[in-house]
Amino acid sequence: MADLPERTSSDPNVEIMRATYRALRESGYADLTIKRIAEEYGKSTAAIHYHYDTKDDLLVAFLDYILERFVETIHEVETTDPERRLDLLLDQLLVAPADHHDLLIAVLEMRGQTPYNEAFADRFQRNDEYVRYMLRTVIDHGISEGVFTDVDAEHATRALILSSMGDALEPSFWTRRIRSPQPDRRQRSTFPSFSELRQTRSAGS
Amino acid sequence: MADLPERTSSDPNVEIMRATYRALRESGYADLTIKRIAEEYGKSTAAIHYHYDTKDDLLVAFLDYILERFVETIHEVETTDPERRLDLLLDQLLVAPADHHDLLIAVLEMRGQTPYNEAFADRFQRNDEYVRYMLRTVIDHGISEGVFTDVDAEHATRALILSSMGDALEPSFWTRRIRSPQPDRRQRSTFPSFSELRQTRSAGS
DNA sequence: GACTTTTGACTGACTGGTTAGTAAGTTAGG
DNA sequence: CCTAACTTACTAACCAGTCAGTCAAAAGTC
Repeated sequence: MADLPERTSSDPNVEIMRATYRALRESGYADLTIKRIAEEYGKSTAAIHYHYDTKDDLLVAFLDYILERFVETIHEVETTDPERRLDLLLDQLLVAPADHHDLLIAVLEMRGQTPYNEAFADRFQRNDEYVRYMLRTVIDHGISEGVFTDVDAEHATRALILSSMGDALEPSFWTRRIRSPQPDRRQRSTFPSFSELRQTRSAGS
Repeated sequence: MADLPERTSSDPNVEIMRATYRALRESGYADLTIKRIAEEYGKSTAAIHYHYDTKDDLLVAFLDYILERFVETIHEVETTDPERRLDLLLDQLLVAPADHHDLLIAVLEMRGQTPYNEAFADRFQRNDEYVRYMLRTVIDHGISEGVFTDVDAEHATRALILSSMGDALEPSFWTRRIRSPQPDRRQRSTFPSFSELRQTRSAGS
């Protein structure tokens, strides 16, 4: 999950995606309105409707935009050493989201809409399948090289599932914003890193 | 997380709580309206406002209602054998929520609102603290009896955190409703049970 | 025990504000 | 002068919440 770069893009679509992100971050999904997005965009609500016919179109486009960046980020892992490749991949999946707390909240809120929005569900399912595939590939490669044992696969898959949740497992995650506006963001999650999990597993087998 | 019993209660407040639950389950938090709740209640919207001044009052009352039942349920664990007591407690925290899929979704959606609703945040924080306290007490008791080693405490706390999430870690959890309306609900979660976790841990130490 | 009064639980009609979305006209750049 | 990117002004639907009045049953009162 990369930051949102190109701070001064002249592409209205990208500007709207950024505005949507800010509005979602500040209002939450339940209170997200076209008006709020338009305010962040600095234009009228009709300007939003000029680019996206319906609110749902906009939201689906936004989800695509975010997940595209997510996939790009984990695709950047380019190493041949299986062990290092897995560690880097899992860092992207588990550690990176913790550094983008607000974005993670936004994505989790949209994920929470999947029971009521089929388009969202499709996107998340495809994304989950892709991430799963990536992990399986990396692990299979490691197994064929004799670096991993095959029990790791199951374990890693479990860790992958956590990626979509990350710090959400920490109760303080949800309350952080209201309790103390923007505190020490650099504080690391207390959730076990993948290397910890791997140690436990190999000790057990 | 108990079922909602007393199917025919004449207490309007309880009826409204149940109606709110059904409305929340079917509409999701973002689309939850007084009108929807009133429809489930079978009365007018003004009838809702007669019992609860504002929508927020109603929602906070609903959250209290749900969390109260949750606490009651885990309080029912009454055994002196530390090991069995911990297992039963963790079953309530980890396994029971999986049996109440819809309720869990509803609670998770409300938890997702905590960054924007201080009253919700308060309730969840108190609840988390209570659950944490319960677990710590049970574990400390087990340690003083010499049944547990103290490393279990950290491990159990981690499992507790999962309690608030449960099956949410399964991607299919979110998509289940849309994909196949009400499929095999009895299918057990694939997430490791606490006993599995404990076996791994003791094998490692 | 008949009567009045009070109270709890509503209904139906309404209000003011907000929502997503539209339609017609404007403006600046290539 | 054409088109992309808007704006202003609008609409219909919907939202939470209000208000005046209904109605049955409980509580006093004589």
